[in-house]
Amino acid sequence: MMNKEEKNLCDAKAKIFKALGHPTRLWITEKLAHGECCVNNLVEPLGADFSTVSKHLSVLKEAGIVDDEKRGKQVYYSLKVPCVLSFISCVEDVIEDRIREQVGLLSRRKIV
Amino acid sequence: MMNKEEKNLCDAKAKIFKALGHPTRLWITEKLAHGECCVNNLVEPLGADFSTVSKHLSVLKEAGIVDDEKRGKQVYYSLKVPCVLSFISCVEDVIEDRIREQVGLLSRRKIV
DNA sequence: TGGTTGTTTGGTTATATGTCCAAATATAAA
DNA sequence: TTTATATTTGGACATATAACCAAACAACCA
Repeated sequence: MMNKEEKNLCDAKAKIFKALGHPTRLWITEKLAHGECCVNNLVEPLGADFSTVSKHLSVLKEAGIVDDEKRGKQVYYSLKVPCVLSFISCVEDVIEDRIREQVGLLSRRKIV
Repeated sequence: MMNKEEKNLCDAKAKIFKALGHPTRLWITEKLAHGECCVNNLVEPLGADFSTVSKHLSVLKEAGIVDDEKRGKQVYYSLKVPCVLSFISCVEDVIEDRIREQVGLLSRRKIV
């Protein structure tokens, strides 16, 4: 069993992963790694509604992954936690492993 | 706009984050970092149904985060990607930052 | 002031998720 | 073979998510 505090920490951590666990939000996160963006800049490449993008950003903000700053009419979002990027690259390793594994399976069955 | 391949990669990465984005699955992942476990071992501390735990494990397996091996009657699960742990610790940093920030807010308002 | 632009909020709807129970499967023991 | 144990699979149900549209805000400009 877990105690309450342990459970709260676990919930909080899971929330951060969950925030990154959506293609749109992950894409935004990687985009912000190259520099701040305002909502407007993200809408076009994503091909989604303003409101949709705005809501995704608020999930990321709520999770503590991004920061927002209002300047004039625009709201600029930026990546708050650069270490996120290092775990994105770890995730890429996971995917590579998986692909290698699948290729291995195929060749063992002499399909390739 | 994203091309198809870029989108597929992004989806695949998000899937891995999503798999970790649930308290139960995150807890299991951290538990497995200390050594392999079979379903039975996880059910009791989690206080969930066997079927629930089994399904969470299959999500982690599907994502490529854990491995399973059947030995006798039991199925042993193990952590497949140790780098996951390093990003869990980054997530902990995110949380610490957030807490510090909240404390800062409070003290600026002279509530603390 | 009124109008324009950029963003967020509220509402609705469809889909996905997480949980439990019950039933199915698989392996080992009697 | 029958029985017991470990795990997975198949519902069923409640809740959470994500998308869009429309309306509300907010800040600047004419």
